[in-house]
Amino acid sequence: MDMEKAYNHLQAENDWYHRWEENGLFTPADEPSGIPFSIILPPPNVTGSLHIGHALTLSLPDIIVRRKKMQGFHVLWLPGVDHAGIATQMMVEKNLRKERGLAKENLGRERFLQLVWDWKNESEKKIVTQIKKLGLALDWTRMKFTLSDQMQHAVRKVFVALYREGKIYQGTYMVNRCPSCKTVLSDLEVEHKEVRGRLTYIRYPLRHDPGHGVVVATTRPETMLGDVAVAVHPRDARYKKWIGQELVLPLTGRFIPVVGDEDVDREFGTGAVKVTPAHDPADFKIALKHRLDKIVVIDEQARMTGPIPEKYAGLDRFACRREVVEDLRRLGLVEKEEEYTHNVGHCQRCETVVEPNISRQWFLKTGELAPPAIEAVRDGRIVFIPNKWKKVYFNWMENIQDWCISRQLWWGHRIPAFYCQDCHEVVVSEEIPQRCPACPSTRLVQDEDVLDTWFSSALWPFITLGWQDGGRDFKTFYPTSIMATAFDIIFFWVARMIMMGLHFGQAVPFREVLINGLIRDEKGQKMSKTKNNAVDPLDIIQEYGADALRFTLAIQAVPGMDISLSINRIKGYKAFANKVWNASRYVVMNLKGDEPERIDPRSISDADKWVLHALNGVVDKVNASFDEYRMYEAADLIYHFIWDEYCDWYLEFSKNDLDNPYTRSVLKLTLFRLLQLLHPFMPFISEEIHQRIRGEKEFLIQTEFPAFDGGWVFPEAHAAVETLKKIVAETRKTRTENRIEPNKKIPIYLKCDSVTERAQLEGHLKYFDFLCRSQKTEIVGDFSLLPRGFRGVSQSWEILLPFVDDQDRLRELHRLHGEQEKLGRLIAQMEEKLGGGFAARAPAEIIQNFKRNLQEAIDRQAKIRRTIEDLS
RNA sequence: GGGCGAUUAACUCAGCGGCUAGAGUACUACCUUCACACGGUAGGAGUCGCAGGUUCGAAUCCUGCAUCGCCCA
Repeated sequence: MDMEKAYNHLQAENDWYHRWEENGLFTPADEPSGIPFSIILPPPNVTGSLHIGHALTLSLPDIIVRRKKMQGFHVLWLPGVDHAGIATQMMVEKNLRKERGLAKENLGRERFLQLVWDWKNESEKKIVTQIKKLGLALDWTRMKFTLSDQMQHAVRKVFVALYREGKIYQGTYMVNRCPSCKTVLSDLEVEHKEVRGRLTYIRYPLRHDPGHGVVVATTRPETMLGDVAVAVHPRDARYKKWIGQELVLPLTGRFIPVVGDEDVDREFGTGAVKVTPAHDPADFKIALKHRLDKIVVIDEQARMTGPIPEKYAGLDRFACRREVVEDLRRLGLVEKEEEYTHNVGHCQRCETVVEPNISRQWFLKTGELAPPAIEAVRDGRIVFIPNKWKKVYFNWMENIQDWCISRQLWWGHRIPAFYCQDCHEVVVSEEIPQRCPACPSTRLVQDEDVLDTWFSSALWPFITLGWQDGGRDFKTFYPTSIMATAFDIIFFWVARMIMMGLHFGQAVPFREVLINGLIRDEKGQKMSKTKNNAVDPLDIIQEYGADALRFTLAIQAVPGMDISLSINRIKGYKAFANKVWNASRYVVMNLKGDEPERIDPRSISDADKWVLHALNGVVDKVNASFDEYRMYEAADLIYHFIWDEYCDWYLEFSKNDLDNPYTRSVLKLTLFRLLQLLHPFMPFISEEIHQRIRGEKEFLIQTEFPAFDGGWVFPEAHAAVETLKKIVAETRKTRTENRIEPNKKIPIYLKCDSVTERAQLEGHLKYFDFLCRSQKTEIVGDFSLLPRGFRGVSQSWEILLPFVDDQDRLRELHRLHGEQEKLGRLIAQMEEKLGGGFAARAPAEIIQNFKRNLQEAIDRQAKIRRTIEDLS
């Protein structure tokens, strides 16, 4: 069969995926064979398409999964997508406004949701296409969606159960509200960012002594309209005399008290704090303690409202801020203003400044759920990889707050709570109740809100397996083996899954949490659409191939480290794919079809034994790396073995033995093993080559992943070939250094002090001649009778390449003197080290090694000295 | 304010107590040799951020500093 001269990834990557799928390779067998191994895909959001970060988070587990399959595990790798409530709704709303100039309210809930479903279907299609391009071995027959009927049913079941246990409750508290997304957010969805603002110092005059007053400092002057007090530290000498007195709140004329409170920071600002309980969490607490009213002056859209002077009503909060400061200035009540950098909460999705707001919401109590989840990680039932992330996990879990789970959105799991319009009874129920249980009314209205998206995410590992119906997958595959994810959602996702998994699944949801870093651009910048430095994985796949992309990500994915994605490296691994292709091409071109199935050790060459032995070693190391989740190391090992050993040496050796059918068997077998090793990383090219060689008897993923083979241990042959490699390298170097034409065949003379090594080389001169372009090679005991020539020295060996003219002799002398000098320095250095404490205290093995190296240097020096004498 | 991580060749990164510190890309010289120019052979390139310390020995461990990045409050 013919193989093209260069590898074409577009062609090879086009075809295989649906062949794999058609053949059901990714669907676990009905009858389990082997130990179950399961990974649930962290579901991408249906907000659009995958970015390069997904490619990493998804490829790494795929590499693990493919190897596990090859090792005979009963594997499930389950796909799905996430409805991503707030993000998706936002995108559809934006689209609607842009294209039709409409708000979602114009359409109404039903029609708007239909639009979101359309969007979801589009997005899902895109995502699935991308995932298939990446080559993920997912079982599409089990595809899930976080808002499917199955999920909705399960989410209601969980909600009702938690409500009955008293873990879900409704309450009126201060929560974060995004005025732009028009919903409340959990603490986690608020991003604190440093903002350069201004600290305004405002004087509040004393009611009974307007000449005096208290100065407060604030970054949010507009909130003063809702002030109900000024708090000072009770032991603050500046202010304690005024505790209990009243101040006049400027602009409103309201009277507010000065209260003493231990929590006031005397160092901040003036040490006197204005108290706005309806719009600041800290003030809210103070107000509770002192039984102060809460005056709401900012509404849900961040516009001014409530009992305030009419001129401010309806103003946007920031516009009002300017007005208020201006008016206060006019009244002479602004003492000073200064630049001030402070942290301000922003909506993670739309970057609007969030507004603290008191409202009635649904909460999940974490008090009882968190401790078992902490324990599961502490006692090792769940392991973080890398381990350091568990500290981050503990830190958050130990300070966890109740979780606000209701959202004022339309796209999501509608809260299964119903309100009686007549007696105001609250009914929480999986099914829509027909009548009120407390009164005869049938007028029941469902809560308008939906659940936080992460609520359903938390249930993902067990609902996808059919926990709610007592499904078979749940019995077989729960707990899952690994959860792969980026570190930025440890809290959103991993922590909550652990809490819910333990509570409902009765066991940890996964054994290991594989945390990968972020992908940055070449300059180390975080990729983002706004910075316009985001990379589309499809573009990379188109240009370099999914295999090259996967390999690049894998080899760079040192656990826990961010990756700066470098196009140059991708190029390098594309070249690697081509190298693999051409190595295979060589093998294919030379197979005759009569190769024996079984390799007879008595009939193969030392070169064959060498490669089998070396491959065995690499297989062992690759497996060890895999078992510790060091896929980057495994990729590196495979890369170097294929390029630096297999191609550079073995294929060259084999050119001398092609008439031996057993050598051809070794070529075929070793190539097969290499394709197997490569398959998890580069599924497409490995399959393409494999199929061309073997026909469609089997797919690579159905073959058994290589393991150490006790029948392939040939230490003597291995050592002999290593000696050969060493002499070849030294001879080539001598040739190049002395500018001997690369193609010219020349006589080569060798001399060796070691009987063993001499014997090792003597058996392999045909390889030597071939690799060094030798006209004839002689191993002699003495160079003195030979023509003079260029010299090379390698441990116990000396090399002589005869001069053509006297110019050669002089150049060689010059070079030798230089080398002599360098060696002298090295030896002096080493001897000095040996003279110090090193010899006395270092471990014997290290010293022995060191001494051997020193002796080699000394020997080399002696040889060069003799050569110089010879040539002079 | 608390914590985490990074700083190694021109660029992107491995190495994390012990051979003369490695890889990919780029670079230099030579080679279109019958698998591969997405290649071959050989080579150049780094006071391993700075300053101390521990040690026979430090890129590697400790302390401090600097710069960059992230998380939490």
